[in-house]
Formats: sequence, structure tokens, C-alpha cells
Amino acid sequence: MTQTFSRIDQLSQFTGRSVTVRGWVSHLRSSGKVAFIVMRDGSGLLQCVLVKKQMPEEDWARFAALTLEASIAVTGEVRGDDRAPGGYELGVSALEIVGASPLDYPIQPKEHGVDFLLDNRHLWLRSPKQVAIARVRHEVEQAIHDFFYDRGFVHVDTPILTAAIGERSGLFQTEYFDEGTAYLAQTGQLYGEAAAAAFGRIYTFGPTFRAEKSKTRRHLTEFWMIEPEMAWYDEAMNEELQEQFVSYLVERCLTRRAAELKELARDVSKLATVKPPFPRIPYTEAVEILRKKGSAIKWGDDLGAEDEALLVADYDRPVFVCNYPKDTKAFYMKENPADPRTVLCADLLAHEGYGEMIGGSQREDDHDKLVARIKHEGLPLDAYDWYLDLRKYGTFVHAGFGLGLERTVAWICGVPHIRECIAFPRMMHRVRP
RNA sequence: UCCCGAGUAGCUCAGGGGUAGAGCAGGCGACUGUUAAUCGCCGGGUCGGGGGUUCAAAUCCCUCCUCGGGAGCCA
Repeated sequence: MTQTFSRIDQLSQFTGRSVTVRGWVSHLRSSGKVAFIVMRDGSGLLQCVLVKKQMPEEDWARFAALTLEASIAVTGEVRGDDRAPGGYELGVSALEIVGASPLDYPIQPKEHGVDFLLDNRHLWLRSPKQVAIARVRHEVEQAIHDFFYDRGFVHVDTPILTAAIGERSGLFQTEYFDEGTAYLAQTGQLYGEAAAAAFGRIYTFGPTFRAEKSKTRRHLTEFWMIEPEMAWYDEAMNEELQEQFVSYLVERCLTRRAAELKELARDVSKLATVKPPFPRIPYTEAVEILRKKGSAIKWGDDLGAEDEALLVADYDRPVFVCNYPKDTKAFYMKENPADPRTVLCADLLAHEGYGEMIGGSQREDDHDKLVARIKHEGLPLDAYDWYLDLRKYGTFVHAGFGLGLERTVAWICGVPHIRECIAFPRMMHRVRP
């Protein structure tokens, strides 16, 4: 005889019928001859009601042995009840303990400190808020693939072990056979540019690594980044794509992950306004605005975190800050013909103070200017021979950007720290679990 | 690397010279509709490490360690 099992999110179809559900205990309550189990199976929460005289004695006795996070199989009749979370509950006729859980389960239904929770991240993942964040993240990832698939982009996977150095920030190193030192990739962009010449429009989506000793709520040492690269796009087209893209991601979460955003107590009115066009503030203008607001920033300085927050405070959607000074930005960005002190680039700053979500630019497509920039930065020219070939053999106007997945998820969820937006965060003081 | 802050029960924290505290969790008991149930009783400690001041230090001083937040770097 084959026993069939039901998933909690399907139970409304089985009202009045007896089903068996398997999952884990998340809450226990008893008041003498009536007892309640709230269980979780990954698809939802289910309240199970046990009445002593309505079930076999040995099954009733098992309740006394039940503990938080034990795995169980519960059989009973599905019925609607307003007192039950989710509107449906199970009138239990049989209870089986599949896997016991000792009494020292670390995460109790109460307040805990973040450090303690991160030490127990493998168990913390089971908590409702964490489940909601993970589902929003999944929705964003799926939406990213859908958005680009629908626009004819090809998804290209770029290497994690690399010899070339993309930018100047910290790199993780490892020995690589007889080839010397290899680095963990901190961007797939240079490879993306090569692929753009093969497919026209591509995007990469993978982990990137930064060996910076960052200690802020916006930084991880390992994070996921999506990097589109488009042939024949200039910076204006690049920014239009970005605002459509970000708006689409938000829209998808608002329509399909409303329950999760509610669980997270996210003020969705702050997201409903996220629609194109986004404001565009040239860097030079941004400096003037900031100085009027009391910042000590001078032309040529990069924007500090406080400056970014000041600048974005007046808007109800993300803001582009464009055309930064050349010296504050990476070597591959194209010089601005209208003002050669600056480059054709834009950072997209999330509103509500979540900071830089996207960094993008038009790429330098002039071979000789690119060589000059690499030399000027003091970077090893021979490491970039293949990258320079892209300008040697049929150079082309192109642009692209990088979007930080965890920052985007944190912003959409309204979660203050991005470490909760990845299953197992990697930070300066944390490589386990 | 710099600037703040914190380390006390399994967890979250209070106590700031004179017998080590609370809530939750745990144990026992009561309760037929609970929502982080409630009520009664019980057990639970190297006060981060080391040194110093003092009759007396969790408390004051010095030092080290660990962690968190912010800055910088950037997504």
C-alpha cells in the first residue's frame, strides 16, 4: 500500500478529507486535553489540533514527547477555521515522530542576537523571516533570467579562477599548478565584453569575491552579481535598460511575493513608486547640491556613504549619479567627449539609504586610449593582452553594468543588513557554517 | 587600518565597591481552542582572560582577546 502525502499550500483542495502531512514542529502548545502543533513543511505553516479523546492513546502520548523542530508525520481531517494561521487546520487522528529533536534546539521563539543567529545560520534558515527573504531572493533571480531571456540576451558563465585583474580592490589568491598565482574573480565583466562581441547582448550571473576587510551592512566578501554587457549600447541606452530592469524586479516581487513582503513588514508603498524614468544627476551637479546641503565634498572626491544618503533623500525612486571624475573610476570606462575630466558612467543609488545597487559605464573602445589608461593606473599590460584584442579585432561601442544581488534583495525586503539576504554569508570574521 | 560600543545563566539582558538578578528556555504539576498560551513550584553562574588598587571588585584602574556598528574599498 502506498501512502500519499500532502503539502501544506495544497490543503485547501482537501477540505473535509483526511490527509497526511510531513514536516517540522515550529510551535507547541498544550492546555490539558487539547493540544496544538504548528508545523512547517517548506510550503507553509499548518496548525494541527489534537483532542485527547478523539485519537488513539499512544498517538496522544507521543505529543508529550514532542519537541521543537522534531520531524513528524501527522494524519487528520482538513477543515477551515478562522483561528488557524492560514485559515485551515488539521484535526489530528494520528501522530508519528519521524526524527526526534533534543531539547537544546538553539533557536527558540524569542529574541536572539545576530551573532548567535549567524553561528546557527544552518538552523536560522528555517525561521519565517529568513524563509521569506530567501523566497524574495529566488523571485529576483528568476525575474533576472526572465527579463534578459525575453530581450534576447545570452547567459554566459564566466570563470571564477582568473589570472587577469579586473579592478583595484582586494583579491583572494590561490596557487594554480605551474601557472603561478590565480585570483578569485571580483568581476566577470571583462569576459562579458568578449562574449558581447560573439552574442551581441549577454549577461553573467555568478559569485564574486572581494578580499576587502569591510565591516559594514552593505558588504560581503562573497556576493552574487549580475553583469549585462551590450554591443552597440551607449551610456544613455545602458541607463534606460537599468531603470527598466530594476523596475521589473520590484514589480515582480510586488505581484508574486506579496505574502513574503508582508511577513517582512515591508512598507510596499515605498516600492510602488519605483518606475522609469529615474532621476539622473551629473556628478558635477551632485557636488554642488551636496555642498549646499552642508557636505565638505570637493570636485574630484568620490561620494561618501553620507553624501549618497543626502543626495537620494529627496526622491521616491532610485537615482543615477553619472559622469564621475576619471580618477575615481576604473580604467575601462570611456572618456566623456563633452568633459574629458570625466567618464561615461553611472552609479544607481537605491533610495531609502540602501546605497549603491548598480555601477555601470560605457566601455573604452579605443585601443590606444585603453592602453594609456592601463599604463596610467600602473596595471600590468601583459595581463590584458586578450582584453585589448577586443579593441584590435573589430572594436565596437558597448556598455554594461553590474547589479549586486544581495543589496537589491535587502532593498526590496527592507532588511537593514545584506548578510540576511544570502543563505550562508561570508564576511571578514565568518566562514562557517 | 581608524573611530565608537559590547562581553554576566542555554538565549536576551539588568546590576557600576559589601550574600549573583529578571524574562524566556529547561524539569514537575494544573488547565478542552491555543496564537511567542497562562498559572504554581524547582534546578541553573570561572560575571571574556591576565594584572593592579582595596578589609572587600561583576563593579574602579591598566592590559590583552573576541565580537558588533560606523568609516574607507565597492555591488
